[in-house]
Amino acid sequence: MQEAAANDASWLGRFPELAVLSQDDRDLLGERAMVVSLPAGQTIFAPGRPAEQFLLVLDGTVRVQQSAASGREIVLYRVSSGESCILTTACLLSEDSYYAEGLTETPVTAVAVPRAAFDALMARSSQFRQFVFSNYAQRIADLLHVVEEVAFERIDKRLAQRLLERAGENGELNATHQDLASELGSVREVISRHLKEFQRRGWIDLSRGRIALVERAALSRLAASD
Amino acid sequence: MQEAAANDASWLGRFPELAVLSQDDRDLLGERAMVVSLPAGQTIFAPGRPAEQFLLVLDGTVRVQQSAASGREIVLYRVSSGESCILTTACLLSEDSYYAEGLTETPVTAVAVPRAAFDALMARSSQFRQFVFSNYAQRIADLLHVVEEVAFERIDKRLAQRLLERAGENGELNATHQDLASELGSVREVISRHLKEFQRRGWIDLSRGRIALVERAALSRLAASD
DNA sequence: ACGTTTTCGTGACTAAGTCACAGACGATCG
DNA sequence: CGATCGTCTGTGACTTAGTCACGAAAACGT
Repeated sequence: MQEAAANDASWLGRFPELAVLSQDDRDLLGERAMVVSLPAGQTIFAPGRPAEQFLLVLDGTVRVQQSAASGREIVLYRVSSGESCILTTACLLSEDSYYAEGLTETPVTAVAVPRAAFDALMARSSQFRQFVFSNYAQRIADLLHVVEEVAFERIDKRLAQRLLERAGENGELNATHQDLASELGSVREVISRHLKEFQRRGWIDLSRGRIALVERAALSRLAASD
Repeated sequence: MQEAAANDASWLGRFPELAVLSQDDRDLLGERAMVVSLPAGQTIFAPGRPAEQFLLVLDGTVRVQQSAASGREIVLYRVSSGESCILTTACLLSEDSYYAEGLTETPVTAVAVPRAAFDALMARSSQFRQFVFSNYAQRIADLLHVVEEVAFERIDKRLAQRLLERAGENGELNATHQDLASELGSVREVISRHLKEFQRRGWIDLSRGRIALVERAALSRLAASD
């Protein structure tokens, strides 16, 4: 973790909800918060590791996932530019440890607000509290969405959704079948079979570690079906 | 919803974490909070219905669940004596509505803290903030646990866990197979078959709407298996 | 006692996950 | 260039979970 320019809150522009903070509060953040750079693939928080900072992501994405003893994984949500990694603070407060972990998916630049400054802002700024609460609410909504999907939705529908989400402008995505299985909390074999079926229908093109969307419309139809 | 004695914060004894509040803060709660009684089966919050109060449960339990369009349901967690129904506040803040609902399972008495008083306490009491945050953290932990279970655990194991959790001192519980299916986000037929298998093994006794545990040890073994 | 509603049982089928293994691709290195 | 190695993908056979369509049995009200 590298520190960069402190005493400079120009990054605040990235957080519209924090733009309304008073000058004093902005100064506090400028003085105490630190911009940090993290390489891709770094573990930000994990079970048993106390997180002592409130993180605001400037660039890149953090993947929050859960891993089972069996090795199966499921992605809970992603934190990207302009969002905060509120789970780190929740991690801190919850006595019985739960097994979610946060990983940088790309190189990430973020603002780290030390616990003391975080507490001070919570105490004196209703706007800051509003920001923190709406972050909590958003993450809870994300989690509810995950519960709904794993409990009630078909895997082919969920797979189609992810393909559409993760494909770039060019309609391609770099991901192994295992990667997609981990996204969805499923297993490779199941994903492989559905992908092959999508390919048979001419919806996608498969090659090693890469998937190209051919018929976005068909995938969208499946993704939206009930 | 019936109001009862205001200006009396004797109920504060139920919340050890709030015992540390200053006299001023306790007075504020005494003046502004209201003790309410709710019958069993009441909907406390639901999608689209704005919740304008922070609820602290004194007696009874509130079940928080998610319902799918198909009619399938899953219980997310329960709020019981000494806990707060924090999701109502989260509901408020999250723009994209999510479909969780809260129901009283038993008659419930609760303390309703109006939004203005809640905001005031959040502003002036770090202890109160601590209380609210640890509630959030606990609920997030609950949700993570649900995700883990539905994504990775076998249904017979989860069923055994629920039977043990929900059975009273006498080793009995009143629940239909459908009730248990809704707890676990599964369907009646699957639950019926597993229950029948448990009975065949002599672990439980089945009758209409009622289940009696016979071999708690065997159920515990299954519930703890991996 | 009778019909009604709710709960439960069951068979046949589809979908998802498990297990074991084989083949295929791509990078690297003599 | 061809051999080698690690990773990724394909597949069959099987178990577990969920769906659909019934029908039977138990409680309930009148």
